[in-house]
Amino acid sequence: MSNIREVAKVAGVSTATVSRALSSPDKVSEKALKKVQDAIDKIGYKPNMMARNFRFHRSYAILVLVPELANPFFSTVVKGIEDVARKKGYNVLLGDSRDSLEREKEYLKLIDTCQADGVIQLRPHRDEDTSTFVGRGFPVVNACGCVGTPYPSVRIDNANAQQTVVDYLISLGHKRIGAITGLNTNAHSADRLKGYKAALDNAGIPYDESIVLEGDYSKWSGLNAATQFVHMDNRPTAIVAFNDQMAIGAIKGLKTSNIEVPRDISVTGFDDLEVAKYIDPTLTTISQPASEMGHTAMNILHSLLENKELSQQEYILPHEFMVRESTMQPSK
Amino acid sequence: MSNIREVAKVAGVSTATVSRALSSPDKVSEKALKKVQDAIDKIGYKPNMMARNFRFHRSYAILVLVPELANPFFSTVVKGIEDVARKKGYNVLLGDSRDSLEREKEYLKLIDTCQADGVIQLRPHRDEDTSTFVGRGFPVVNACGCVGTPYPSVRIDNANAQQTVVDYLISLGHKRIGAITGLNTNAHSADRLKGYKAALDNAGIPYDESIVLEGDYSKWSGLNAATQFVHMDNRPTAIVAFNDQMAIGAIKGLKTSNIEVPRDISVTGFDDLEVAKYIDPTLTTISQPASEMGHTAMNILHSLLENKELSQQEYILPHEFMVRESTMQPSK
DNA sequence: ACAATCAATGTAACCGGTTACCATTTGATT
DNA sequence: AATCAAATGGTAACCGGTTACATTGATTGT
Repeated sequence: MSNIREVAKVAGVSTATVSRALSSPDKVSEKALKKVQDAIDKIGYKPNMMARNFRFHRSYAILVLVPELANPFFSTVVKGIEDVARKKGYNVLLGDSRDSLEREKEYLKLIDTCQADGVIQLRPHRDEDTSTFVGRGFPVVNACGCVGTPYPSVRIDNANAQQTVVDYLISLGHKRIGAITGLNTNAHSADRLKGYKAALDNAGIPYDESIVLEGDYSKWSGLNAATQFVHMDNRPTAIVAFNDQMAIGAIKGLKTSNIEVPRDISVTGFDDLEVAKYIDPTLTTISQPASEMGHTAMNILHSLLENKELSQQEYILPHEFMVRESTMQPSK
Repeated sequence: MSNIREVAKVAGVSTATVSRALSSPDKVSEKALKKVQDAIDKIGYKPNMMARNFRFHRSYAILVLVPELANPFFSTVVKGIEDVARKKGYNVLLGDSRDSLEREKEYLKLIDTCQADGVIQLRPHRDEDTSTFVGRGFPVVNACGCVGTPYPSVRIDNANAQQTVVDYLISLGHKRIGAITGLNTNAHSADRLKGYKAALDNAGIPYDESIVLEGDYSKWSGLNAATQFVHMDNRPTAIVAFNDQMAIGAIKGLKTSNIEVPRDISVTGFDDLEVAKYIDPTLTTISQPASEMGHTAMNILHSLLENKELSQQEYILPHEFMVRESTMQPSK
């Protein structure tokens, strides 16, 4: 493996000159620059970034904590992060945490041991996370999170988005609107539930706990919840699922019970996965700007890594309400 | 930042002893071990892995080249890779290549500059790749590829799998079976086409180019192809899509034209994405062992990184044929 | 002509682990 | 008690860049 000393020898200059030729060419004479360039070409020198990074006490890698990489929404965010990271000269280390704080802590050892310079966390912050992410001396950015994250974050207004959805259902004439939430411990779910309640409240519809079922954002839990709705005496005329995966599961479950969507029951999702446009019926949902959230999160992290001041702590990106076929006015 | 010399000073031993205490404790006396341990606890020492890796000329990172991370099939493979990598002490660097060799070459600079030790490539090998991946002095493993990869690979038998699907359709009574392939340059597509042709051949059905349409593995291209099929005079009674995404698009396209699947036309996919069980009708498809392919690929790469001999160059994992609702005997 | 200034370059220390090599201690054996 | 091997531990060089500081040579001003 060639190194800078070898280049120096071949070029007939010092290692300092070679180093400068590479990182600040304006400090080196034309003549020397050419000699170095020729030597590099001749022996095919490639700088050892490990040595460089070691010297700088910087790994130039960032850690992305993903709750579930197989979820296309998250992988799209990660793609967005990666795009920007690459442009800024950072590598992306992947950590699939399965939504477990334990596993996240495991990954954070990469920070302690200088294998990553900063973290992007792709899930809502929880109170019990605070001690592991705050004041630990490394920059963290939260993406796809919720209100009240104690570090810089980029997200959409979940409550507002969910409220828009329920407002719309109400405007169609629905009065009995069920919900499939995320886990009760999930902050997204709390935010979206807030929006759901607000919409009901505005319309003077009382909140009925019995038609708010807990899911876990998986398709299966959506299917499961749908089955429960089917067996209710006073079945809702619309169901808002707190993400697309559960909505897809719910539609499947309803169909299996010979209930037609949207004729018998309207269903809405949240996320606007690509597949939402392809299932039958196409899904009325909230479109989250996944790539942009990734871009923004990485830009913020980069600013932090460069010790720049942030203009704000919370970056709220616009969402979009996509009305498709899975919703219509109630039949009766 | 604390370092090993500081630990040595506090423990009253030499740096060599501290280092040995950490990496080969059996070479250090009980007494010294305890002194070192206490000192580490006292000052909260964490080893700087950059320094360690630098010394070893190993980055302990591997590069995963993904054509499209947002495809759930690939992200599941990546998860599998990550699981094993973590256990072996390797970090995973992500490279979304958008199926472009140019971008892959860009990522391979990470190898030249000692930022990654090996590569896993998640797509079929192409002839023109050879010079960039073979004989370059770094270990490469191909996953999810095809016959004839000039480096170790893990894959399923695509031709065989696709043949099973078409055999099944023929056994149901289909005689006119259309196909939606990947890009003509795509080797997967070539393998699967081989299986498709073999099945027709065995049944004495002539190959009809006019009902073999080129797609690009996207949902949109599936929808597009379906529209073309709909307008044909002698429309096929079954369509095999070379992946699930296109099958989903095709089903959507057929429904839009009021053609019922499977009553009017049967449709099959390939991959068995999770969503295949949730769309309507549920999709008859080939299940690829995505996680296992990831595991195996990383295990192979690890063997290469440790200079172990491989028992084989090609690891062919079993696939599974999932018969679901999207296929039935032809109506007439 | 001589000092002052500046650009270009070289020397060598440094980053934080690891380990070859050597010195010392331990303890087993005769 | 003397001898020797084995176990333990310390010193310092090394990995490959970077850069503070020193040095050289050229240019400018008086």
